[in-house]
Amino acid sequence: MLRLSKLADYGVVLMAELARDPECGSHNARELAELTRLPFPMVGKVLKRLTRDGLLVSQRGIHGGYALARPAEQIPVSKVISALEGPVALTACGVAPGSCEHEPSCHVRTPWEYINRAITETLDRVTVADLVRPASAIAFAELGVR
Amino acid sequence: MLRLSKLADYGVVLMAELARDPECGSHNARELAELTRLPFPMVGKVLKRLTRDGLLVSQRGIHGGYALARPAEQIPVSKVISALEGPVALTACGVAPGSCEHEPSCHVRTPWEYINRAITETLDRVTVADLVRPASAIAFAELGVR
DNA sequence: ACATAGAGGACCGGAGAGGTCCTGTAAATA
DNA sequence: TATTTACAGGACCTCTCCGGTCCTCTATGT
Ligand code: SF4
Ligand code: SF4
Repeated sequence: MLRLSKLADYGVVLMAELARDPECGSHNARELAELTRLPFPMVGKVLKRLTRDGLLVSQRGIHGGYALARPAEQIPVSKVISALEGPVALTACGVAPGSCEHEPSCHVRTPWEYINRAITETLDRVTVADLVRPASAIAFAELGVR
Repeated sequence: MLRLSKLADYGVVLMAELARDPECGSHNARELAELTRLPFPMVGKVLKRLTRDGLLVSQRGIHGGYALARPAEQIPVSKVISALEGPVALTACGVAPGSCEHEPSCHVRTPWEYINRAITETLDRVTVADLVRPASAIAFAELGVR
């Protein structure tokens, strides 16, 4: 089973698409939908959320569109995911203390903290720029993401 | 949001509970439900699945119960999760090739492979034994899971 | 003014998670 | 052998939330 919502998956695809040609700053939603073959209404929804979270900047009006708010190297994948489906955490106790009813009697909460942190850090290390680089293997190995 | 199903969460909790006292081999489902404060029917369901997947051994009859099939050090958390909710993969393309309709036109499939692998390996390194050890911090640091 | 494109929602249907229960079958004991 | 206990394997139900669409409003360029 996949644990990443499609919303987040689409978000990563779209961010990567925007990072492909570093110059051409502005892409509008319709254009991006065609490039990625994703349903247009979904693309709009995702882009709006990413903008509200400060990962994209938008321009309204006749020549409007979206562009990366920062250089792709400074946007970790974890930010994209958390913008679209909340904080990255495998367990309920990882998102906010007290969100799991079994917390008082649970003995594995602390170990999960470490695991959650490790996974979060993995997703922190990979940036949107890494998604569009060819010869990814080398780059990922350097990041400790074998 | 949490991406781990409650079924898998319960599974980890129960495996850890079984690993707590290394000797006392046999715990029955009702006993485990009381120890963990989890709803009894759920506990039964989870234990049955874990047994079918070979992570536990079961004994029927009047003094029946469940026990770890192997020493806790040899049971990675990833196995517990995959037994209860399928293979660990963030993206649809990570579980089986062809499971995502956008695969042909998707440019981020390859990068995701590396990320998926990194996360899987993290969950492979942590074993059930690590969940019941005190002073977890040191142990996890040694595993590269900071 | 007018056409375009984003902002921000409401809205809906279906899938799947969470949870319960029922009927078998194996094992131990009297 | 009869009985009791506890696992095996499902079916089944409910309810949330995901995936997806659509509508109205506002900002911008011509
Ligand atoms: S407190 Fe325990 S049961 Fe609750 S989410 Fe955390 S690990 Fe799971
Ligand atoms: S192929 Fe692309 S769109 Fe499909 S699941 Fe993989 S990353 Fe996501």
